[in-house]
Amino acid sequence: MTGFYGEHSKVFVSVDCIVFGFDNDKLKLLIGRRQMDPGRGEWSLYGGFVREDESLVEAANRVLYTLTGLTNLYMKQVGAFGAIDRDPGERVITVAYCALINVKDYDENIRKDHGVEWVSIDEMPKLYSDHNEMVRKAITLLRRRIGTEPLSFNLLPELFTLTQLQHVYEAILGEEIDKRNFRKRVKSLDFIEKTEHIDKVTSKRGAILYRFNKEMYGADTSFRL
Amino acid sequence: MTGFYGEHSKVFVSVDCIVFGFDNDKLKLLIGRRQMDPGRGEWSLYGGFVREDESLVEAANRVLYTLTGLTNLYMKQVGAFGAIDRDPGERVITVAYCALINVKDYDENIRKDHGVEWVSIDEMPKLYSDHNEMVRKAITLLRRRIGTEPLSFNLLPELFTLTQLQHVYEAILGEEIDKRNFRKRVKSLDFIEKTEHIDKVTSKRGAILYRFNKEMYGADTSFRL
DNA sequence: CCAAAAGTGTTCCGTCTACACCCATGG
DNA sequence: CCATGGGTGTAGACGGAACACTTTTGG
Repeated sequence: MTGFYGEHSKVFVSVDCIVFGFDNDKLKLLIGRRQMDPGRGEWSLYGGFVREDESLVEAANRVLYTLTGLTNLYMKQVGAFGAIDRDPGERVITVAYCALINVKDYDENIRKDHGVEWVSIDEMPKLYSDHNEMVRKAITLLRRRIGTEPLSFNLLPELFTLTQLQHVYEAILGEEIDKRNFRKRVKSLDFIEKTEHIDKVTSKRGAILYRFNKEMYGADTSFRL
Repeated sequence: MTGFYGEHSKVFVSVDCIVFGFDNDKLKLLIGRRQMDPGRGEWSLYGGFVREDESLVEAANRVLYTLTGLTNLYMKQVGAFGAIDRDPGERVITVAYCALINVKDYDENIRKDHGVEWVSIDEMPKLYSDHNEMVRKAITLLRRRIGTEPLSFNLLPELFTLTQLQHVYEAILGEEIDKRNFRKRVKSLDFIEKTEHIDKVTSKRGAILYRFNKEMYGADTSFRL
């Protein structure tokens, strides 16, 4: 016996990453075909086992980095999943983490190397094991938090138009929002600041680009959008 | 190699229970002196290791039943905690569950047998390992949910007065609530129903006892209090 | 008769909602 | 010149917050 808890049994622990992106006015999820047994070939979230020398958060960040080449991503724990037979192979308890990334920051080659794809959340296939449940829970979490936490900016480039921002809200909440009311609320938030730049890509007239000011946000506590 | 994931390492997984009660107009937490090494004698949540033949939820329910003799308790997962050295003994990943119980249902003898006590959440001592963080997170979770989920009834006897109910809200939210506004809102909820019974214990005049009607609640979706 | 808790309505203010038209420009 | 997306204001409804006095009865 090497330690204090020798009489108890150990179990595999993994982390699974629910990676959301935003593209073409839709909320997208990053999934791939599972490349190992059991369940080889099924659609699945990307995950990995927790190593002895890393915390859960570190494991999740490592897996995310492996998958995307990106660090310092917005990430939140969704919860632990521990049904006995949730994994058809052996018993594995998993902790799901939800990450938000800007699709444009994600190198297409890295994506292809991992054999993962962006699928629209309203066209989600059946996923491996209990992964669908994790995704559902992650979406619920996003919906609950988007009104009180500045999530949306993680899905957008640094500079964005108000229309883009509105579309992020609509994609997450799954409902349409009145343009004038939305812009009125945004205007009342001092941490969404107008820049001098104009986007001429999506409209002929051009739209003012805005930026999320992190410092400003730190100042004002708990907003509503 | 007996299975699919043999090359990966396993880890101890435990569940820790954050048990809240309500007594003397205060939100209370159930903690005890840790009875094993390491950390023997420190204030701690009550927990246990997850066995091979039970899910996380089952483990949490077993631990709760062992501790309280009660089943079918209101219980929610708070989250997984997985810092490498969070436990001073060996590496243990733990999943925290928060439960709400009616103090009166808890047999004092069972309580004493386990050497646990109710402490007011504003007099909480330093707890073992990262248990304080778990409690903080559980309270945040309660505060967030109490407005949208019928939590409070789990902390009260089946019949309760409106003043008691209000005190539960005040204890959880940590702020005073206007009596008239509170009662106005309660009256608008059809799943909190008046009974014919009168409580003469806490007031000379007597107060009408109410009951939470679970069926009614199922009907109306998502309230606000 | 008085202390202690129960019970009860109204007004005000701020916030959310609904709603329609003009603007600038590239093709 | 027209199609496309950008940008703007107001009025009414609704919900939340503030606020004080009367009732009952046990001791």
